[in-house]
Amino acid sequence: MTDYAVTAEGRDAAWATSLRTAGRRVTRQRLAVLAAVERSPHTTTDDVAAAVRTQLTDISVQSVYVVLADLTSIGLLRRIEPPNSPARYETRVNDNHHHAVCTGCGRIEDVDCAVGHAPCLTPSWAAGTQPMSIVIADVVYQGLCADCRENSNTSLTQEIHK
Amino acid sequence: MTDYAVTAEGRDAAWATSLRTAGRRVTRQRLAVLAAVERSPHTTTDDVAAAVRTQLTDISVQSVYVVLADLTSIGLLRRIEPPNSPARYETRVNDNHHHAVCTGCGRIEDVDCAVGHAPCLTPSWAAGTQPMSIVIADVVYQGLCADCRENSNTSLTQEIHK
DNA sequence: CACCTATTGTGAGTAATTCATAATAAGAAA
DNA sequence: TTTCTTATTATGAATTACTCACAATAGGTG
Repeated sequence: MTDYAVTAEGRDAAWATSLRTAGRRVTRQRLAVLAAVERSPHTTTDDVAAAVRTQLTDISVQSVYVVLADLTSIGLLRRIEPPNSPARYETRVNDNHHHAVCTGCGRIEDVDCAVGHAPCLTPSWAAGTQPMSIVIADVVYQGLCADCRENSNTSLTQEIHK
Repeated sequence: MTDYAVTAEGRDAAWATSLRTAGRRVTRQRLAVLAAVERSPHTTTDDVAAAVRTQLTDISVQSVYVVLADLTSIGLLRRIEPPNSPARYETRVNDNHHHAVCTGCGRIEDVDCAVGHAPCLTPSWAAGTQPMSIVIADVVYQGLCADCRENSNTSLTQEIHK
């Protein structure tokens, strides 16, 4: 709860507390996955597995899938699904930020909510539809980053990132 | 261009014109796919294939994939990728509308842009990041529709739709 | 009508993810 | 500290969503 998680040990302790609060056991795998996602945000499952294997050499990709899904379900991770990309994860949760994806190179950057909290959660409904009670508003911006814009100017037209 | 597409023949003629304008041949498969998506918006590839097969009994799912991708690339269809769901398609293009997904039943509804056109395309960038030139802003709202809200009140806690 | 080539059909292949079940280990209890 | 219970992880197979290569077909131009 308090923000004493400046050292690696402090982060681990904070995560352990969060895990126990959510009724989860504290395992090396979970802590390693959390640390890997914290180190490099917007990483894919494969990237996380590779990073975790530097510490826990035998962890399987399937276990990473299970851990990522579980940590997401208890709110310690946030899962994003960019277009034309496998799912990605980040430790920055509960702050209503969004993402920009470069259609040239696939780079993903965080974007704060452009219009504040409220408008994002109050869509205008078409006539005749039953309003839903909105919990999340995910905004995915797509465009060209500075590097790719420069490259496309000098050479060819932009390609869709795969 | 003009909006004379009120009858099935009129729609077909309008689509044929759009296809030719995009340098594409007019085929029964393409028209059938467009008609299927028009009839039921937000359908998956499998649903489209099933609908098309009522007319063109021998069309393969792979061909539907190819046709959907191609029609999307020339702007006749819009592809959306809701969380925890295969890609879906709709004929409503070029109007900057967004989508709301019910986490209970998976239902998808159209939502007009809450804050007008401009703010959606002007995210606020974090300090130190190179701004991208934004082309698209896709907003996906998640929440509970009226039906699911009622069910979750009377019985159990909400489940994630799969 | 014939030809050229875009489009479709067919089958195999791949990436991302899930499932079933056995082995392991976290944490409570003794 | 040790034991016990069961959540968690490991392993391997299976599934879903989608793509690719290439042969067959059919628009549409001349």
